Amino acid sequence: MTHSEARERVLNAAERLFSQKGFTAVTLRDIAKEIGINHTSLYHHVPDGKEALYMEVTTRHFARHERALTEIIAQSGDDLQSQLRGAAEWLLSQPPVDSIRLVNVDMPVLEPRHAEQLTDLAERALLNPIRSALEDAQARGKIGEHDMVLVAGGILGMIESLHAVPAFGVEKTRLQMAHELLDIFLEGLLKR
Amino acid sequence: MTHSEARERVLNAAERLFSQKGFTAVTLRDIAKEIGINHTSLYHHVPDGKEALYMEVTTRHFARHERALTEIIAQSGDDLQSQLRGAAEWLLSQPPVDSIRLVNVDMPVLEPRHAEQLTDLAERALLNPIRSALEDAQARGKIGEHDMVLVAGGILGMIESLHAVPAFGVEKTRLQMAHELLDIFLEGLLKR
DNA sequence: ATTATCTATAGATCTATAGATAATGC
DNA sequence: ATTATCTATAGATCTATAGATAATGC
Repeated sequence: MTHSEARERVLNAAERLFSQKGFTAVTLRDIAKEIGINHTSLYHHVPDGKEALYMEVTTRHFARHERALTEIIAQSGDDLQSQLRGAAEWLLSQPPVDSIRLVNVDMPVLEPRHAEQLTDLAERALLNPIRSALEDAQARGKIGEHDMVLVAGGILGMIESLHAVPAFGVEKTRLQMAHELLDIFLEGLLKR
Repeated sequence: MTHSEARERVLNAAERLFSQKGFTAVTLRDIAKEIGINHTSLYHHVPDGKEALYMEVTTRHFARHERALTEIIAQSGDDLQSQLRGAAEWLLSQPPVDSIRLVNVDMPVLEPRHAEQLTDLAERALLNPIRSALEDAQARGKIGEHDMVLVAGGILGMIESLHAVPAFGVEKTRLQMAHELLDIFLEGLLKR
């Protein structure tokens, strides 16, 4: 329950692994091995066990996403293309947010209260920043009228899916691919 | 090794569960429970164990996708919008193909040879049919010049991500959402 | 004294095998 | 005889707890 450096190491390893592979696929032993301690020692830092640890670091993880995306969008001026490119660059620099896995694999084994929490967090961290950038662009008359929640979700799904293409050994970087896809999509958004 | 009705029940349950939650998250006990037999009885039908079972049903699963998508696209005439809507309807009627999970969670624990096989299967079953529909539309002059492998991947990622939105309790169906997103994307593809 | 780690252990669950038993097909 | 199931069991691994030991901070 304390706030030590050792505890921070546990949280960082847990956040990295859980965000990469999800709640089910990561064991407490994986986390302990990552930082070179016995797995039973984890309980000193996280007495409430695996699910509590998962919720703590996932909350933190989404909060970081929210902060980063909001800031990146704010700093990109009133230019939707720059905003979305910045968002894509951030998302591709982080572990994938695999919402399909989150909903279909992890949420069913978590306490319902926690599952609901995750839905809220993901919506606030990812969907809302993109959605509000889209709505602002629309208010400025730069794009047509659309269901911006849906559009934001579509953009996120498209960008995140690039995490499944190999990082190397392919002619374009993921970020270049994101730019190409975003440009096509943005072109489509112009029309109303 | 035989080809019986009981074995078919095993394969069907395994295909359903593995495609829904992936290799790691499904246990042999889950599969056995699904069809009401003892988990040890599975080995009579699948002597080579969990990974072999996974490969068998996943191969079958992707083959079904390939057949369905190819046929749907062929039967939709030379109309890209109809073809993509048909593809979306099919993909949303099936368990999600979570390529991020496949690559980041399942492939790392499978034999490398099997991981490669899965990459090939997914490419042939999903990417190729969509890509060739796009290339045909471009050859007909209906859309501009683009990297159609990338575009096909983007469309697939966008559609599949709809599997993370709740099936009920929301004003639009997933298929309606897919139509809206596809229309925006198609509009963007016109320009070259 | 507090903090961080370890060993030892419990009980559940996982994949897998051996071998007995029941049902079915000739 | 073949096919499909079960019981019993092995050995690994998982989450979690109890309690000992070492390191650190006053």
